[in-house]
Amino acid sequence: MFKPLDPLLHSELRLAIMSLLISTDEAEFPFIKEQTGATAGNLSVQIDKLSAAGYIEVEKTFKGKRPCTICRITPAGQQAFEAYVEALKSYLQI
Amino acid sequence: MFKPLDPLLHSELRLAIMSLLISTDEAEFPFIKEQTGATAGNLSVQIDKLSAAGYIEVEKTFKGKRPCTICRITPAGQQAFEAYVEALKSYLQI
DNA sequence: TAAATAAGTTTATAATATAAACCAAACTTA
DNA sequence: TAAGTTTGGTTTATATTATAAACTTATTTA
Repeated sequence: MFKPLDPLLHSELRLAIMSLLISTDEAEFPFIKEQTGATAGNLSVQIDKLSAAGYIEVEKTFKGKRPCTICRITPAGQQAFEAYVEALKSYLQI
Repeated sequence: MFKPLDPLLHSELRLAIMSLLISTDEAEFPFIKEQTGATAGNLSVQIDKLSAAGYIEVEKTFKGKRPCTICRITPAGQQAFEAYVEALKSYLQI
């Protein structure tokens, strides 16, 4: 009847992060922060969770002399996102 | 960019309850319990929240001698559900 | 060189979801 | 008819989660 919703994706901020990465496939921390309107702290935590789950990969480099955190979605992340969308449809009849 | 998601609806069980009531427009507690697979306790709590928000109305009657709790969606609930679906679309590009 | 800004991380708190425990009434059956 | 079981829930306790506040480190800029 109702398919279970991946709790990792069923979170407003994490879903927004994944949604961004699905379409841009690479994004820097400040960009994600701006687009989602999240605080840096919250964003940092949620990125860690997605990264720990293998849904995104995080590269920490430098841009000039400043640190620069780049996020990319992984194949596992793409798959999980698509599965989540499918599951959601069982609730929304769309 | 990303529309905020009504936290009352962005919950797996409450969304399932609303989804059922959108299509059946009247359902008894045991039926919702069976369809959602929720425990009675959890269901009771979540029904209370939806009811307190005015998204559903709860009628407590009797069926023969046994208590019978009937739930219906309200116009405010319908509207909130539709708004939630619209907001979700900003995350899912569907 | 002092203050402000950038880019994060860590930690504390508040909110939430969930199950476990509980309750009351009605049925079943020994 | 007394004991146990089932139905239909509610209340409460716990564990998880989300979030912001506080902090760190390095870099600009006045």
